[in-house]
Amino acid sequence: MTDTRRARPATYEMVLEHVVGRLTTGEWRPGDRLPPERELAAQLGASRQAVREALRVLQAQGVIRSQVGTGADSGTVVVPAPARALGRVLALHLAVDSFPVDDVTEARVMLERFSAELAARRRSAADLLTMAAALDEMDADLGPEEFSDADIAFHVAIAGAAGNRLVNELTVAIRESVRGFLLGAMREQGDWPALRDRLRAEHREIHAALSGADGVVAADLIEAHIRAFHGRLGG
Amino acid sequence: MTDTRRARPATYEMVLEHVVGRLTTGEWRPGDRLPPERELAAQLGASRQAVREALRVLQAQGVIRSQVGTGADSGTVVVPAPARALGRVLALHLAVDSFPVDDVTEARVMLERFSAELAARRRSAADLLTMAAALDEMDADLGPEEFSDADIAFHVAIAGAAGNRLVNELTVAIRESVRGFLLGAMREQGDWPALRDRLRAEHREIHAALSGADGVVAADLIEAHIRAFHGRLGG
DNA sequence: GTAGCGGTATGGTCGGACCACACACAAGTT
DNA sequence: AACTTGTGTGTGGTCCGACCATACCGCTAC
Repeated sequence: MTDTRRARPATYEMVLEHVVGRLTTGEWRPGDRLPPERELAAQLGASRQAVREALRVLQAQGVIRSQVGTGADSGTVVVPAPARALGRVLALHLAVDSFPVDDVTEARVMLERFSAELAARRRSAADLLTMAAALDEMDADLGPEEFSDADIAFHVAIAGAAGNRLVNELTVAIRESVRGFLLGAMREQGDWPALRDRLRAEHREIHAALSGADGVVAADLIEAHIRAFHGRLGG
Repeated sequence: MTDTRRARPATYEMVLEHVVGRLTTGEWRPGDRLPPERELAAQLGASRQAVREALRVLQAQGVIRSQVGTGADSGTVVVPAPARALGRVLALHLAVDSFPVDDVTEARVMLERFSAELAARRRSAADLLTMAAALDEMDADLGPEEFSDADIAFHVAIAGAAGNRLVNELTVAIRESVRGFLLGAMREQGDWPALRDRLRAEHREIHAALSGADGVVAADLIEAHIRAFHGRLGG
């Protein structure tokens, strides 16, 4: 097919395909440094701007990270960070009304039920300690902001204990994407200390269920926890 | 010069924040046209390249679409397309080993069980017809490629019937991200017609369960279907 | 009325230049 | 010898100005 008729090369896409190809074949692996932008441009016969646009896309997709300088960490490096990228995409589409908040709640329930059931079976002692640490942190007299961070840490620890990296990343991403929404709602909450106490208690129950390896109970508890949390705030 | 100390403005990020801000406040909604790149650059005191990089990121995140010309559809328009964006990110990270294929299988099972149970309750007559159309398409003597497309259509129809847009997009994204993997494995499959027949039969069973509004059965069937499919091919 | 054709606005691309940063290394100082 | 200082170099970050490709708009000529 030497057909050039209707084809529109789209230089930056060509660069993108080239780099993605190297990543797919494993020629460039996490930790590796890409060639300097100028060199890559010369290799591909493209302008530096085209290369930059392609790299910027990959950066937004959480695959690479760029840094100036000459040191070991400088330049453009392959550094996978799926959660951040997914979180930004989800948050953005949430803002643009690609899907309603209720759908996000349902998705959270689905993801965290899944994680809870698996975590109850697979959680190590270290996992339980990580969760406990987050719970202890929440015992202080925190405002919504810090409390929310600790809350995220707790839920992420559960997802981590489940052992499914993709589900883990999705959990983080979705929790991040609704962070702003939940924070805003929490601030408007009348009796914050009371709400906080309730959340604490629910967390402790979940932790106990996971410690006891009771997957179904943990899943039910976490579902109720999420629904109540979103419900109290959103609706 | 108020303060230039530690801050690193990162021009393109500034542009990005500005545009995202407009999108978040709803000032720019789906269907709206953004100002021309040159104008946006002038407004923000940035170069056109910086603007382009920011827009390229948003395009990769599936929020906007650009087109040359002067017509109604020309210019840069807000057009949310989450599935494509999510699919690309997931496929990319799958390629870079951010997570193993087995995790994707588990995630698919989780998502599609969820969809199946909801779809059994909510599916309309039209939904069932859409599914049936995909099944009829698969009855032809198709190769892996076309069969795969129809298979996607069937599964997407189920997700659509469930009514959760986010889960729907995630389902599409994940199915897309493993498309290449499954296709490659299907081609290496020894007895393709036999496998195809089995898949057809399983699809019909699922469809019947959904028609009968039997959510749990449908979920179990689809789980077995996915596990067997991935299992026969992957391991 | 219709066909043709230039005008115009838009994104796409390029080349070149300069800036900001961070390290490497040599020279100078104590 | 150890430390400080300055200079060089490679990297991404930014900008400018120009030109190309595309697709519509509107005028002109038949």
